[in-house]
Amino acid sequence: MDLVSIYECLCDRTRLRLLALLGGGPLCVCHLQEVLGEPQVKVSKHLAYLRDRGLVEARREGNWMVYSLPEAPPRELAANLACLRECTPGDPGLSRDLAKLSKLRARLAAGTDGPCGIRCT
Amino acid sequence: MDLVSIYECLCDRTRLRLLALLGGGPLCVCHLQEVLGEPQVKVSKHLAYLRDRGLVEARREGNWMVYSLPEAPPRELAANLACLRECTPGDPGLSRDLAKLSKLRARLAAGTDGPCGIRCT
DNA sequence: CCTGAATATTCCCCTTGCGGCATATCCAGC
DNA sequence: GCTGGATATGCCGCAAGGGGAATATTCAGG
Repeated sequence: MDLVSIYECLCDRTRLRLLALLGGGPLCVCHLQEVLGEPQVKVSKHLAYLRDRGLVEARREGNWMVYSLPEAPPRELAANLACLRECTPGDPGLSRDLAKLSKLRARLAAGTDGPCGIRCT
Repeated sequence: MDLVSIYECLCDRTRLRLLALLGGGPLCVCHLQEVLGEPQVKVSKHLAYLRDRGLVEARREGNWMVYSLPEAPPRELAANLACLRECTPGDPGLSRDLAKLSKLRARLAAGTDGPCGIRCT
């Protein structure tokens, strides 16, 4: 995988947020959308961008699409994802997203479900 | 320093090559230019881009400008530079540049100097 | 001060990327 | 097979970014 294309994926804030969220495990689009607070088309297009370049994988789960980081990423990608993970706590926006996500997960676990009924984790 | 702006710097091949070369120590523009084999204006503009965003530092050495990675980079930058360093051997273009650079250094050490007379290292 | 070498900057063209609206696709349930 | 919800795609306008040619700046040496 080309280093430049990895960085092209990382150099947009929305995509960075998506990747940081997926670092915690697979998520469906509606959950990503809820945490980001961005319009559906925006989220979907950035996910497509990442998918086309191999930064994320997608599987269909009934009516929903579940996105995740690749199972066996090439070295360069693994290194950069690890680096992003390391940098996430230092970025206010990204860590706020993570906090939002854990609240969402808590609500799901409590049965007070979110936008969709599936368990993404 | 903003993560996105770091990745914006990394997402161009020319800038990636510059940073990989500077990973081995300070270099003047003419040496960078010689190794990259790119026109002067291109090299200079990308260096300015990196300098404006704090990815490299510049000092004047008589008639020449010597560029280097920052002495005390913030955490996020340090992490990403380390990551780039780790990924460099896996990228054919970048490692070819490094090989070219060590040949240049050898020529300089032997006195058969390159485009300029200064010792950048 | 004038010159030449090294480097930076300006201007212009062209391509790419992002955002949004509208529309299409895909699937579960009836 | 129709409907509605979830997601993706096509098209458009716009702003940003890269490349190159020409020009400007800066400095050392005479």
